[in-house]
Amino acid sequence: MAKQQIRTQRTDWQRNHERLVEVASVLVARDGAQVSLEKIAREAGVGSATLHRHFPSRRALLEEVFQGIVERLRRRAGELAGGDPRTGLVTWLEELTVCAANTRGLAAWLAAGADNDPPNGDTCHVVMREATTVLVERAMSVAAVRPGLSPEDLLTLAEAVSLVTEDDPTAARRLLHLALDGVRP
Amino acid sequence: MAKQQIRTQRTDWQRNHERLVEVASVLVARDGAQVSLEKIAREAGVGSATLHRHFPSRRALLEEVFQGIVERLRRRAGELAGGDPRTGLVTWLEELTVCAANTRGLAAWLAAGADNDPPNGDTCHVVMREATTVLVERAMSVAAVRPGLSPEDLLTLAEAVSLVTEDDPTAARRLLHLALDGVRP
DNA sequence: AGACAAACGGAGGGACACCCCATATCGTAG
DNA sequence: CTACGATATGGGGTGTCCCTCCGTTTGTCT
Repeated sequence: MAKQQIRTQRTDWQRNHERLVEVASVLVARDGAQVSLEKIAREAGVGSATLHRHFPSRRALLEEVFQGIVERLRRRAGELAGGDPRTGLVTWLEELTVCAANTRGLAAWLAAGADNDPPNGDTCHVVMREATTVLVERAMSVAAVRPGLSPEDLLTLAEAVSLVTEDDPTAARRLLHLALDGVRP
Repeated sequence: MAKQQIRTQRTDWQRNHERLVEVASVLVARDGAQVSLEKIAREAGVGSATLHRHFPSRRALLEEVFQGIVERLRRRAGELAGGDPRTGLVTWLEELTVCAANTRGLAAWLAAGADNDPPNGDTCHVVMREATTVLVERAMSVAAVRPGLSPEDLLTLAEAVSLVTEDDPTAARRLLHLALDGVRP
């Protein structure tokens, strides 16, 4: 009975699940986050009903698609939090922005997590916010940034930049630095 | 024959055209730029074929929907260009950002005009860029902004902010000023 | 008023999201 | 190794949407 309580999925379920996420990653990267779900199912070799059973909404699918990338970013933030507090924050924002600008759909995904209506656990945006907060606090401790700076706002700004510069990492970096430096001489 | 060359539309054509734009404005403001075109046609009391005959694409419809607002903004930029060069640019960016954040779909619309594949005349983004350029040059002439500042980049940044703060003008203003001031003390 | 061009709208094709239920498959107990 | 029951599947059905064709209506000009 104790064995039953650990709900383990059937192997074909796991196989299909992984395959769907894998195929979705490729198609989202190629065609954007609005790809037809039926196309994903077809490409994965499963019926559309199966896709909908695994992922009740497009959100749920995208969540898993981007989960790996967000986790990698989170770890990167951890590394930077062990380095120079002066440069860590800027490096982090730059890498985050470029990554989001390069990964089709990710910027919109992160930004969408910002104004999340329901309390649906730790979204990717929340993960990013926590990572950013640590780096902002460290930068503040050596007075490398203005006091009172809101990590949330800063993250949203970086997300905004990557949202508007999708597929153009050069522009992403340029706009981010414009925002970080301000417009006054 | 000379009279024929001035292509004048039939009165019912004009009536339907105006009504469609009017209804579309309301529905886009309420439901976003992705509203069903059929819903717009239904609400306007015309068949969907008529809508497609008047507007060959969703772009074409949105172009007319936002045209009035963009024109109003352009005039406002003209006013500001006659005032204080030090404050004009900031006021302009602020009003632009708040307006775009308040007008559902406008931010995405302006941003979409930035990387426009085909040479489709003067889009709204181009109109905004010209308005911004004048104010940036005036601000530069009194050294109120860093030399070398790109009006295009600055406009894109404002669009990015309004894109990510849709329906939240307070946040829009806050993020814009964050970007204008920079993060360093 | 009558004729002709201009504009209309219903209907239908193709694509999509999502759901129902008969069927197939997996894991296990005997 | 086999048979059984729970689990998972997928074809097909519904409703919506975009877009187009074509027979019909409406405006305009003489």
